[in-house]
Amino acid sequence: MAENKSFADSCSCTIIHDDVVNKVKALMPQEEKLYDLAELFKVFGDTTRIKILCSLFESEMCVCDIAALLGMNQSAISHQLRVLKQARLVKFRKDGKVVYYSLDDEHIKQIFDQGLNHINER
Amino acid sequence: MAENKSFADSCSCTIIHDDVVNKVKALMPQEEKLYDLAELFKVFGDTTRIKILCSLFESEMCVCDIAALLGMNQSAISHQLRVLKQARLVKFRKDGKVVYYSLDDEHIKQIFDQGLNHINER
DNA sequence: TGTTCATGTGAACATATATTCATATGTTAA
DNA sequence: TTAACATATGAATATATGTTCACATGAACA
Repeated sequence: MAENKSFADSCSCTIIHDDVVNKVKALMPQEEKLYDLAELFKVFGDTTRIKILCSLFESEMCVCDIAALLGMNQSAISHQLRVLKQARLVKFRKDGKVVYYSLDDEHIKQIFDQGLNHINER
Repeated sequence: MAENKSFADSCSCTIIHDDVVNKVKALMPQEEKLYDLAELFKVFGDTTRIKILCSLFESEMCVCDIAALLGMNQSAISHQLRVLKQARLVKFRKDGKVVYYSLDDEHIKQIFDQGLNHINER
């Protein structure tokens, strides 16, 4: 089984062949993409941010709306909105001193729902 | 605009009405689901784990294969496989002293690809 | 039986992250 | 201009997390 291999001298149990190794390396996104992808999922990986996104599924909201709705302090929400903004998941519009946030991506709900699928299937 | 509201005494800029608040609360998954969902995305939020999953898209592999392929030490991979196992994203079979890991969920690639969509659209 | 090998695991460490507090910024209204 | 308000932000803190190291476990084989 291992006769065809030439990579990975570091272990002797290897069964994967060079063609598999090459396929994996071909399919694997570039380092930078992988980093961005991890960053994106990291953003989803926090209950506060998920709650914010969940709220915005229904309608745009200002910061204090979200804070009141989630029962959290304004500063915490503001910090998290910043993260969501940097990930281009939310956008905002200003109206006087009030800032309204809304969703900035059509995939969010799909990613969200597929995550829920995984959760619910066990 | 704010005449219909009665929630959130904590701020006076509120425009969202009780029906919106109730809708959000109705749509918002239970606290426990939200926690599980965040946990799931947290698992995707690390480049090492993404690389492992990416490798397993192509074929099952033993721990040292993965370690060699990613150029990382075996212990780090083993720790991360544990995380992936707990999240039910990978499964394993033992063959003597060798343990082969493979994907344990059909959604993984979809979630993965939708994340990439978001990344690529900017 | 003793050695080698693949894997798992706990402790230690460095780093990242979420929240709070205090305060800055900028807008509205008195 | 001053006061009140919505939001943003930096510092501080507590907590979580990823990797390495050393070693334990368990299987194969001489």
